[in-house]
Amino acid sequence: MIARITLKEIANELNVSISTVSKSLKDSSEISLETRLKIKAFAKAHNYRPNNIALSLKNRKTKTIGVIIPEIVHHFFSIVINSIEKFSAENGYNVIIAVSNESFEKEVLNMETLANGNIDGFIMSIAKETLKKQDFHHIKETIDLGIPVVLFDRVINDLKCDKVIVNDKQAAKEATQTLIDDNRENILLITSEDYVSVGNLRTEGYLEALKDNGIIPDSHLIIKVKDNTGSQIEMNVLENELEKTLKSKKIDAILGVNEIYAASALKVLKKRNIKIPQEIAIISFTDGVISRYSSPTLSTISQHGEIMGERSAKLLIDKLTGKTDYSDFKTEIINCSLIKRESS
Amino acid sequence: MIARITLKEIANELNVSISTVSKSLKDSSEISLETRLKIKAFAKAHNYRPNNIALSLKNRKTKTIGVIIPEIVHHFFSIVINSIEKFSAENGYNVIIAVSNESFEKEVLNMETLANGNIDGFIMSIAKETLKKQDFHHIKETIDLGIPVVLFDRVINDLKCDKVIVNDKQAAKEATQTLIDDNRENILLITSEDYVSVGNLRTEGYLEALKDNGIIPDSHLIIKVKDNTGSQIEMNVLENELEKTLKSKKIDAILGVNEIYAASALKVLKKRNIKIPQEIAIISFTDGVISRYSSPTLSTISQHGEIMGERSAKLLIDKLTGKTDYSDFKTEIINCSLIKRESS
DNA sequence: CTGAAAGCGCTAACAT
DNA sequence: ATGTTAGCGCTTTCAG
Repeated sequence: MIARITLKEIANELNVSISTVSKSLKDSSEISLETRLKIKAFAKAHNYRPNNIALSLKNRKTKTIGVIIPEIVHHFFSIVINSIEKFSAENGYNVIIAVSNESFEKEVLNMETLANGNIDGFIMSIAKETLKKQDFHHIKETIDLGIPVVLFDRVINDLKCDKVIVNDKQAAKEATQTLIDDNRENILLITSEDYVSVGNLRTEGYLEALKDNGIIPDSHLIIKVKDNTGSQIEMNVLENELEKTLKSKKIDAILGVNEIYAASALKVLKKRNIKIPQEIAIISFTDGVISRYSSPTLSTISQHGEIMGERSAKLLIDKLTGKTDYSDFKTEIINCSLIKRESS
Repeated sequence: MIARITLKEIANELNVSISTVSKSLKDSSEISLETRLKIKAFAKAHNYRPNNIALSLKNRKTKTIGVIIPEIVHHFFSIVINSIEKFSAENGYNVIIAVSNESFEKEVLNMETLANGNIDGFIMSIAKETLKKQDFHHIKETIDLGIPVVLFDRVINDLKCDKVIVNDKQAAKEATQTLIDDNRENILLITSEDYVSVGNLRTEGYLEALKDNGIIPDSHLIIKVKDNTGSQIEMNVLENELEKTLKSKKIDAILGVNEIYAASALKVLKKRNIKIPQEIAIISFTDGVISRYSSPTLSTISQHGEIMGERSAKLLIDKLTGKTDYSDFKTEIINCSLIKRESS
């Protein structure tokens, strides 16, 4: 084991001062070319690397970004992380990932530990439990500490920070309209519970489209899935409810607020030998991997996770590097796009 | 914006020395109860938090783990990361994620930047390009620096570090045997190029099972997919090749070394109206989300990513916390299990 | 041209 | 019981 060499050691070996070494390695013209070359050669030979921690302490910045997300085993979030990591790496930033697992407590804990010097700024998507509780003190405190925060996808309006969202409402409205244009008026919506902002917005879009077309919404045609992160149990509940609805109601289309809901619905429809899309069409949010390999393949609304990740990272890094002012808050809206496949 | 208070500031405010503050906050009996209480109260009131960076510099450890993986938008890897993150968090470690994107150069770069003080140890799965090049100098150098490394899934035998792998060969053998026991003797193998160790081992297992049953392997029944991370293009190539093979050869089973290959095969079979599993059975490695939602659902071999992640993290943290010796290298083997679904 | 010294925030051995 | 000092590795101002 060969420990990394330090400036001090180089200085001792070459009988110069630490500051001479430091300056030489930075090619400062203060130092004679001769010594500079000698020192640089020595440093290279001994594979000198500056210690990032010492630099961080000195510069009061770590060049790392904290990302707090509800889940990692999730197509959309993993795409966003990937894209954040990519953009950050290109700009010399590392990425620390912390998972809240949809828990308020873990989210707070993650934020507090990382805020103690580990990171220069946060990119996050808020946990469901936090949305339910409506307690955002940890985020506010972080911002007050002068640590910039960028929120994406699951966002709170009155927080003083940058935000990157998707035009959920509009996209849901358009998807619903597409179904209506296809002469489908009995559209079942499978959505999440009310406190999830995106689910809510999508529901609003759905309702608005119905209204615009003079269709009276039927509360029996809205299934709200109690969501604890797509566990098997809730999917069964969803399937049962769907079965019931299929028996009691005429349905000719389904709009799902995420891929798992749509895939579960697909399963039920196939079991009952319902023809898709002839009898029932399906469109779902979240353009994940299931949609591409299910049969029929599912039409989806892509939230463009790569763009979200990149925009979020850019907003944050622009702040960290002083390109934009700390008190300037932008909200970027990304347009979803409907990807037509076999199910509609 | 309220900057975080430091020991020095507390000391100044209360007219004591920095070390008195430091000791008080650690409840050292060296300090009188009275001052201790006073200082703790003041610190609490001002929401004092120790600066992790300063601690890292002092202690020469960062309490963070570097994870370098080939891809993040990948069911298996995201499960492993999730599990690493969970175990690490429970043990007071943060996790920095870096993605090699299967590139040698990026892997080296990631490793070198993180090795300069950012992390206490690495958990990694080697990029395909690195495996192809057989150049592991970066890993060796990291180990020589005294930074422990744990390799998982894609592993190199002669590296002096801990490893966590799966019994790929045995699992492939057993899966093949299952198919043979079901009276299927014309088994098509869809695998990756030779340099990917896991693909290789799985191929070996397949061949061994054939041999054990006196079946002569047919090179036309082995498709090697040129792999650049499941891009659309290669999947088309695979599909074309599969079509050709289906025309020229009798096939009654398919073994895929990963889910994407199997799902692509499934697509082709369905297009040709081949009954699954009656005419052709399918088993694939990687128990991902596609398998559970495809129709028919796919029988898979689970590599137990959660266990892999947890074991890897445990091996590393045990080393970092001195529970195991730095020169003790373990290789843990996790048993795959066959998950029977509709396709076999 | 080179070096000494202070300081980033904290700890701990060693005075007092 | 409290304080002084040195030091973790580095940068930078100021002196020489």
